[in-house]
Amino acid sequence: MVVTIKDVAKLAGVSPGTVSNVFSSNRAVKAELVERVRKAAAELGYEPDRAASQLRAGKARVVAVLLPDLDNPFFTSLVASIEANVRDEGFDIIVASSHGDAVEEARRLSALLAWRPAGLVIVPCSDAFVSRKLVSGGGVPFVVADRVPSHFDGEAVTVDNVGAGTQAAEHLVRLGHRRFVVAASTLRLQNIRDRCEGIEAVLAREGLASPTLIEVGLDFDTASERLGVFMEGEQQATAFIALTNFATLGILASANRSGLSVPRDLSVVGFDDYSWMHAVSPPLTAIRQPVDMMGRVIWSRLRRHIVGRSEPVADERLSCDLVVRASTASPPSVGDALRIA
Amino acid sequence: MVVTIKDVAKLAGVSPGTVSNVFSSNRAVKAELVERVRKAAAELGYEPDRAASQLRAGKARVVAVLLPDLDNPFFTSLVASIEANVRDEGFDIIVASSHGDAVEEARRLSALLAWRPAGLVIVPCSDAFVSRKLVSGGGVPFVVADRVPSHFDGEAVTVDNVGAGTQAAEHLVRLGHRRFVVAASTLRLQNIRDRCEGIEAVLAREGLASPTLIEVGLDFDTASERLGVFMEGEQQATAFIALTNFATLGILASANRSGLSVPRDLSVVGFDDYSWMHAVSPPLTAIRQPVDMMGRVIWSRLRRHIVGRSEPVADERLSCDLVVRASTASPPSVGDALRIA
DNA sequence: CGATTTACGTAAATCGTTTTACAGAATTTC
DNA sequence: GAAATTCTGTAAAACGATTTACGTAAATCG
Repeated sequence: MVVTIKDVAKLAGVSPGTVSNVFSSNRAVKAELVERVRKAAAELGYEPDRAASQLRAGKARVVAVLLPDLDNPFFTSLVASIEANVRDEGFDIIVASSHGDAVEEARRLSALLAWRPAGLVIVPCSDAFVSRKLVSGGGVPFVVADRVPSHFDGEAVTVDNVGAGTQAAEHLVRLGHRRFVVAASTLRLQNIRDRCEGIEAVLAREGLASPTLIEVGLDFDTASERLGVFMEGEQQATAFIALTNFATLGILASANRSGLSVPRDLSVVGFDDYSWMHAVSPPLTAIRQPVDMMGRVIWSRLRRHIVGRSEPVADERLSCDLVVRASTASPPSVGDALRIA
Repeated sequence: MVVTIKDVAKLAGVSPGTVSNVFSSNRAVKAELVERVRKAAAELGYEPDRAASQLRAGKARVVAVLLPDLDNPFFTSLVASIEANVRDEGFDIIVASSHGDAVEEARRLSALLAWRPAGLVIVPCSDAFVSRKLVSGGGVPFVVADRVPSHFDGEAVTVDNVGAGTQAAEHLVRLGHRRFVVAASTLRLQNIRDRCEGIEAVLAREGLASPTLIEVGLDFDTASERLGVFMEGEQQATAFIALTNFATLGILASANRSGLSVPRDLSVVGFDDYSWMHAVSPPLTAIRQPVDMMGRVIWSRLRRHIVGRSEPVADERLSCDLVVRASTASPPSVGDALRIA
């Protein structure tokens, strides 16, 4: 039905082996034959069957990506970045979502591993990273991204989360804020705990009270709801730090609903950096993760393993930067004085 | 190296064929043997090799998805929806981006087709859909999503774009707006032209002037820039309709930069519906595409072809709905009267 | 009860490539 | 110029699963 290597071989008047050599450039073929084979292949619209090729050659030109959520722009832009990097080298990517569930994660992982991919990128749905032995057993090179377990000894790519928290807190302290709220997705994730740690260290150093910690969950709806409840209650905090993009939205949404104005009544530092953050009013001050760089680093680490080098892992962490826009200002106590004067 | 069907067969004391039958349930196997095989497989951590299985069986449990841009949340949430639908039936998805370039589209398409996927979902990067013959030649069932060429006779899933435009325009007309601006990505796309058509029909019917049409491109930066230039110029429009999500952001960003306030100075109807749209201030009135439903319909169409039925295509179009929030209000001329009174 | 069908296991062929083993021609080496 | 080496083509053996063909035991039938 579909055109095979034999059809091409017959049309070009050579053996299948030669056709294979032309396409895989595994062995030299005389220019004249290359020409003939190419022409025949083009004429028939031949493209080597990946399944067959991979089966025989034992190596796949495909990398698997397993994420907790395909509807979270942070993860999908990571995919976009990885895709852009791998395609240059003829790799395809196959993607799956664990929907934040460890059991499903294990299931999807087995399914992905069944493709015998050249490599795997995984953002685990929990720190436990229960699927670890599943992956290691498969003998497939893998890198864990974003959510890296505490004492992980494998290949990991993540940002300097402590530093990210530090930057956010320092910025707000500098503006004169004294009471902080931190909207974390969930403290069960190491990266989130690290971000908190960065914030707490700054506040402690400044002799300020510990921040009020709110776990807002992993999607917008619950984040929005939980923060709404909080804001309705009596509270004097003026500085809000979000530790994920959905937490950012939750803060904004509930501030809106409570009739609080940003940055007059409260200052907000968001997490991640998306178009909407600088399109809206007020444009958001935020901690930006270097997503694009993450994708690049992930691939370079993975590739090193794929080609066989497995040097010790460098636990270098990418640094985030704080982009200051208009959602942060001095708190009312300070601001009022100015305004009244 | 990795465990094969033979290893399992040996351990379970049966033939490879039997193991295959246990896993593929192609032929009945006695309960006792099933048990033994399952146990052996579990013990060894066996998972059938997809490449081998697909090669022999001739049918793949994978669907390919080709998009213009993996960084556009509309497309990625479409992927999320498709993924959620196909995984229940044991399919995996392999995804690629054409980066909006027709040449790259053709290249990626060949690469995807080389997997001999069970089906293909494509959002073409242009109406010309130049890759069409490539796909048809492959004999792979496919559905074109979102951007469907004018007189397309294949399987297509898109929304009622004319209706979407109509709804947006009618809403604004009802509020008393008379001068319209439409921020379209590019008029070279049929879906965008349809949305425009819906708007123009309403304005014509109401005896209003045609809208000012601005082509803002396909990403946020150019959208924001082009609209900025426009807003700086003298203009009396009060009603802004965005025809894509990036156009929506572009309008917001440039209104902000020009110091215009929404909805006091101008009303905005956005396109698509994301969390940020109801988190920000003012929450955005927008046309919502039923992304989730689109994914479902795409898969059901595709599956029908995969299992062999190829009934005539129903050119049913999904309808969008207008969700009214706070970015639209009566225009200054009307509003002022009230405010002054 | 003998004949026929059904149930179910195994051996071997097969899918479309890549790769190995071999061979003749061309080239290099001494 | 003979021997050794390189170049480049073909035939055939893999890769790991599925499927076909076949055989034996059990079940069903008249």
